[in-house]
Amino acid sequence: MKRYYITTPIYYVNSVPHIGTALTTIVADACARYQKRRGRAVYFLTGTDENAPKVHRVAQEKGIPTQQFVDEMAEVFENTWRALHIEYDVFMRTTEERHKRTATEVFRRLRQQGDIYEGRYEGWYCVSCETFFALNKVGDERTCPDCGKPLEYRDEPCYYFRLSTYTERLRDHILSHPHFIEPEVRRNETLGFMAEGLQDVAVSRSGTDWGIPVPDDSSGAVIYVWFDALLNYLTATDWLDRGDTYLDTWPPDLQLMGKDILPRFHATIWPAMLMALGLPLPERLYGHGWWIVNKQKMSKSLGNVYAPLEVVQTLSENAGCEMPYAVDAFRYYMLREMPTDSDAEFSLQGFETRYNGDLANDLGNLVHRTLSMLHRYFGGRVPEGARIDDTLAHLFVQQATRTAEAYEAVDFPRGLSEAWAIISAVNRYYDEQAPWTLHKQGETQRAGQVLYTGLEAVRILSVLVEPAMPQVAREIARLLNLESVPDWNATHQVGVLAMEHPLQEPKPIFPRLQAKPNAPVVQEPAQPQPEPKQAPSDALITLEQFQRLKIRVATVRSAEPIPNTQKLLKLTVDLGDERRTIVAGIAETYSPEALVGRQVLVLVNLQPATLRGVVSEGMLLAADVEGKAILLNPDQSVPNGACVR
RNA sequence: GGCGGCGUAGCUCAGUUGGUGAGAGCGACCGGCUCAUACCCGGUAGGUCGGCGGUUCGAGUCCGCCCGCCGCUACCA
Repeated sequence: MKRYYITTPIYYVNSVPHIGTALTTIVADACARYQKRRGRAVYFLTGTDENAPKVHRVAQEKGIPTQQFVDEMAEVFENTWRALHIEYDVFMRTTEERHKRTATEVFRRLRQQGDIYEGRYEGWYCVSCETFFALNKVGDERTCPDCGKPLEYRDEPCYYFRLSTYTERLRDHILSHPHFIEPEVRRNETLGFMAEGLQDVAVSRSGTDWGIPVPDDSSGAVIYVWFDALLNYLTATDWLDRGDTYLDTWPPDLQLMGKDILPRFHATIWPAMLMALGLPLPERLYGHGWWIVNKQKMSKSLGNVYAPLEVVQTLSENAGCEMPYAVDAFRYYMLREMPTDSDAEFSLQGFETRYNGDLANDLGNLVHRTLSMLHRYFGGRVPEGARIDDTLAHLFVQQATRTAEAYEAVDFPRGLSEAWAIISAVNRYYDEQAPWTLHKQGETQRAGQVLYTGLEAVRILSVLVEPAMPQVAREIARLLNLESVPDWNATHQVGVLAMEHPLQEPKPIFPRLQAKPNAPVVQEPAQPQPEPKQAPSDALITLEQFQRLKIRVATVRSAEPIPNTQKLLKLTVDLGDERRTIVAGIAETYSPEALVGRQVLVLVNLQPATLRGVVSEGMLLAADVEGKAILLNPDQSVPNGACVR
């Protein structure tokens, strides 16, 4: 039988785990645990991405041998995940020999069959992002449009992966497999991204000796880190060495990740690579949203990055909650508020609210009050002759089913709230039946039935809660004197716990946080300074600002349309002391012939932009009349190069 | 500019294929209970469902336009 194969991305080792990476990993773990409880064999992969040149640089800056650095960082990740009760089967490190062999072999095969070809790359490159950028994106500061760091100019031979040829097949696959990319927003986004065809991607890098060498290449190039990283999913199945038996694991049933790496990488390059290899594609790719803090992205520079274990530690201390349960509380919060379609707000206050409300008051208190009464009234044993209430039993089974459906759909916010419906139903039931009054009035039989019904709810809850809170589930099972948390089948049955079955003495699992409402016990980090708003476009500017614009008169010497464009003309203009090429979007108003010899006004100190492959070294001034550009020119003929002021 | 999405009670958000008087949680207020971790249960919030117009017997739910915000993308100049 095929194993249920679930993956997280491998994480960059140049930063420590934060609540974003924790989210992906916890969601994956919850999915894995759910599948296990359903009785499936599960293979759960996570790991670290260690071959990036950036990693090498960071290590050098720290003065540590790179291998030692990645070893240490990988350990930090493993320790963090273990502390968060992540039960992975494989921790893949891309510096492992078997991974290097896989990546090398794939590269070689694709090159042999022509899916990888030799070309050349010339342009700006961000080492930090491992990405090339077109000239018109980089600005005159030559900084990375994504991370803002300085770019390097590269001009080098380079291998390309023929991604473009897979556009159609990929689109067909996405269209015919509605659940291939989830949630739907991401699917639409990917289709939009692909709409005008995919570009071949550079899959090698030069100028570094850290990484997996390109096979059969003497230039010293290494395989592009994303190309290698994606293949870790394949390495983990031992595809290279196992003949066809790797199919007991391959393809992945669920690949989880943040929304940022879905459209460009996992939903395009990755499946195209697999198509090229003739391998089955993953069943589902799921890209969740991001945590935002105070309405802003988490970032080191804003200082609003949370470390999961610190958050847990603080809660544990403030609430007096034992660490394993504080960890589970954190997992619960991550999953209950998990961003699915869009981003969601993370806050310590939100965490505390969930902790007190959902965990201490609802779940914890229900377990505690149920067991307390059973101890007080029935000597800590399942009451003799107790029968479960049919109405409630029906509800339990129904909610368990709904919870399962939501978990299956990676919708933990919904799944957990379906489970919590059981808790509020039992609290209401206790209120109506008042077993304490029944007991007082000597109606022992009735009281026993009511509490038995509640106890069965607790038993079922231990199962429903286990994917999110494994240690809490174990503790509940222990209180019920069960050897382990039951599997999911136990949620379809009621009346399972036998008469006279002994129960443990309860102790609150989640001690209530004692604090004034709205006054978080945990100190929020200092509010990051809001980004200065850009001045509105109608604000007044100074003369000095205006004088920074260098506008000069020029004569058009030549003009030709740029093929396959509607509006663009390529012009050569004469500024007296120099000639420049300018791309202008005026073809709808002017024919090339009408322009030659004409004088125009040119903004000459605008940063160059590449439009349709042509570098434009300035901008023509024109009046905008209902979208049509009407050129401006001097009142009388003036020398070329004359300045406008 | 194009594509996609969002804008629903103080806050965070649910609201399948259009149809009983528009919902949940949190917070607030009032009441009840006392087994329980000052917990739980019930009630109260009179919200132009971003704005305008349209289709319809009937629209947060469909169509058009507009405003605001976000993401992606582009032949923005």
